[in-house]
Amino acid sequence: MRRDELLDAAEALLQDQGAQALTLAAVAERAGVSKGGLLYHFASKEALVKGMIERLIADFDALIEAQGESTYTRSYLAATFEAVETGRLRRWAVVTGAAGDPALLAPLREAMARWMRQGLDDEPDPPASQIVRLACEGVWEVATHCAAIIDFAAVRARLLALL
Amino acid sequence: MRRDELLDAAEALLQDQGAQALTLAAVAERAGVSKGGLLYHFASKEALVKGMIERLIADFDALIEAQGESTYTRSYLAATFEAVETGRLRRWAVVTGAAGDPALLAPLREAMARWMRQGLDDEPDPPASQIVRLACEGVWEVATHCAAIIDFAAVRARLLALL
DNA sequence: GCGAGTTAACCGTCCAGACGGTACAGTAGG
DNA sequence: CCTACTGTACCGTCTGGACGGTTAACTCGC
Repeated sequence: MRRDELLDAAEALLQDQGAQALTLAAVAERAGVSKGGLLYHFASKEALVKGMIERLIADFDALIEAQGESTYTRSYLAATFEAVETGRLRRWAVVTGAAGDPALLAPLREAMARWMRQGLDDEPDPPASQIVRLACEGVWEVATHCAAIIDFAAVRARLLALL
Repeated sequence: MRRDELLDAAEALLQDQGAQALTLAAVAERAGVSKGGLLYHFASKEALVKGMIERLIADFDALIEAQGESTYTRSYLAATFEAVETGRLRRWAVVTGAAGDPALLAPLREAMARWMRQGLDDEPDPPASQIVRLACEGVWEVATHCAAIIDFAAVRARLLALL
């Protein structure tokens, strides 16, 4: 679908040129589309950013689901490392793009609340699970800024040991 | 110093209205200063944002130093919770403000590398320390988006237990 | 099977407004 | 006289968005 290519272009642009490079003209050019064509799919810049956020959340939820681990925390852990190591799901880019208007981040706040709480009380050691999930957030955060710092395999093994 | 008040105003503006509200005119008005007055201290918007980043890093480094715990990780942990719980050091706001131009985030990347690595190998259990530091990042990240999710005291106790 | 009508997908141009930044004259305090 | 501003006027650029085409595929009556 063409819509997804436009979102890809916007993400890529954010990733390597930052938020102020995210203009309708630049996104259109990067996607090989005219500005009018872009506006056909997304009626406004706000709609474009909203689309990025929604896709990010949906994709990550799907990635968690696809892991099929025994607990939500284990799936969340696996999904985080897959997302970070493959470089798909450029959360940092998407989020900074949306940070211009805090209201656009509301869905992400909601999703984050879910990611931190879902199934937590049904797990063997809830506090440990919470620590692991928080560390996953940290991994994502640190990895997007300077990936070289972390030894993914080691951290992952240690986090699994905590559960 | 008036310079700090201008940085405060810029931070506050970012915090509750987002990055696109960070205009020279708006910062000046919030600080009770004319636009000319703002430009007297910061020759350009870029200089303003750079100032915010540098102050954030310096303040957090000072906060870590001030904890005087037995290891860097312990101090880092204590500093993180102090920063998050008191609401001082609005990192999220500062960072999103700077995310317009990725180059401005370079000092932060550098600082983050330091925060994740410094003294790590001298500590009793380096992998555990790394997990704790990553979880601190997660706490900061999650807390700034939706503080209600986390029971700070419980998480903190558990992280200390890991060390 | 063909012309007419419809719709989806897109193009290229234009414009009003916002924003960063400049210039400059003035001024209150020390 | 200097520092630290204030206030106003202004400029050039960029940007979001509106708008009026255009093309191509598809549908449907006849």
